[in-house]
Amino acid sequence: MTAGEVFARRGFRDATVREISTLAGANLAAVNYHFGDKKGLYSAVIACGLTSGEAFPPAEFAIEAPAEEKLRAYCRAFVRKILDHRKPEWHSKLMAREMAEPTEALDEMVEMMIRPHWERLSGIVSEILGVATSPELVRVATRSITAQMVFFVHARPVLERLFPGEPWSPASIDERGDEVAAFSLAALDTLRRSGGTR
Amino acid sequence: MTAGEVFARRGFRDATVREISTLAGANLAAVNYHFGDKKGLYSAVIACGLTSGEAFPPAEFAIEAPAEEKLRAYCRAFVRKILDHRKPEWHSKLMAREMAEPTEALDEMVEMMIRPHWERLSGIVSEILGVATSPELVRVATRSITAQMVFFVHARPVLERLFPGEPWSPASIDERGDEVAAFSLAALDTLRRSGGTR
DNA sequence: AATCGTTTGAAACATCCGTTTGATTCGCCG
DNA sequence: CGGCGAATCAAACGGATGTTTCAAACGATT
Repeated sequence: MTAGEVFARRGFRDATVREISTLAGANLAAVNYHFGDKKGLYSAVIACGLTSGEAFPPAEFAIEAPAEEKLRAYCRAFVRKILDHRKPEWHSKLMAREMAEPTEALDEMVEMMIRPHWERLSGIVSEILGVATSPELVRVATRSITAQMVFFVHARPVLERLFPGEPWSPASIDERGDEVAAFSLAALDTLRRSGGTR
Repeated sequence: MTAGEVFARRGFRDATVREISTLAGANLAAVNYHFGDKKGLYSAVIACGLTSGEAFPPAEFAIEAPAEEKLRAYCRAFVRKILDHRKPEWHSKLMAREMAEPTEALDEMVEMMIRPHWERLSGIVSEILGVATSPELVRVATRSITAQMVFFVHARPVLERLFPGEPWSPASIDERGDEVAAFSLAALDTLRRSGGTR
């Protein structure tokens, strides 16, 4: 769908049906014929994005690997998924847009994409911190790790202005994921010792 | 300015001059008379937000306090500033919007608001990690801490759906800031030992 | 080949938005 | 009071957008 790119780039309101249809090589009325109206097209795009979300995390997750290694792999894969601009760039952009400016599609989005991610990451965190850790601490840590990663998407224009010249190439994207993992593992290491049980 | 609220709530495009003027009790043409056009009004709102930004961080920063305590106070103050909805809620919302969907106003915004914050926080982080720490590590840590805090603004709709019933009252807002500080201090504690110098 | 339901096409329609206009009112100084 | 610039108001203009319309092209079935 080329409509996804336009929606991701311009937002729901700024995206015009005319631009989408001409960019897709289709007629203007085709949109209303197939999807009813503009909102129907948007819902279809969201649904497409939800189902096309390839299995995540990828197969590189050996269940027998130490939890720390799992977290590193998870961070790297997650950051790469939301930052790599090769395949479906609009996917994560649309999600970021929905977060800041939610429509009715956000509810479904949370349940089908975000909550599974959260549960997965939460499991890894709990594994690192130990089973005796309070659920609140696990949730706080999961939230902090997630925040560091989505920050690259949400604040990218700011980061580009704060540190111009910083590369956003696929190679350095992996570095960003590793940095998040390193910072988070450092935090979890201390938390496991001090506040593990209460 | 009631225009700021509308711009923050609807975004630049979705905000209509009609809604702003009627909500402000003024006439429609008054906007164009005083500000030239819609973009002029937006610039005025941004400028207002930039100058009305009260001195931050507040006076509670005793320069003789230990750096860890400074970070705690900073996180608490920052989260309170961007989340507390009593005074100028639209302020942070507008900033979050500019981040995800930048206009020409973002450049000025970064230099006048965000970079000072960054330098301040960066100084505290450097103080905690020690002078021998590499600038890259300081920057990564500063970025991670900032990410955790602005996450509350950027992903608030998602968090509300992930964990419904969670309070966002001023009292629990301070808890959120403390959680960020605790997680970050835990990370810095480990990083200071292991990767402090290289 | 004829027919009928489905899809595409260009143009028009209705609505909303930002902006302009011209008349009117207000505030003030002489 | 009278005059004058500034501010306000209702109304209208031009443009853009989502949607509709209706005719033309298509494709499978008989």
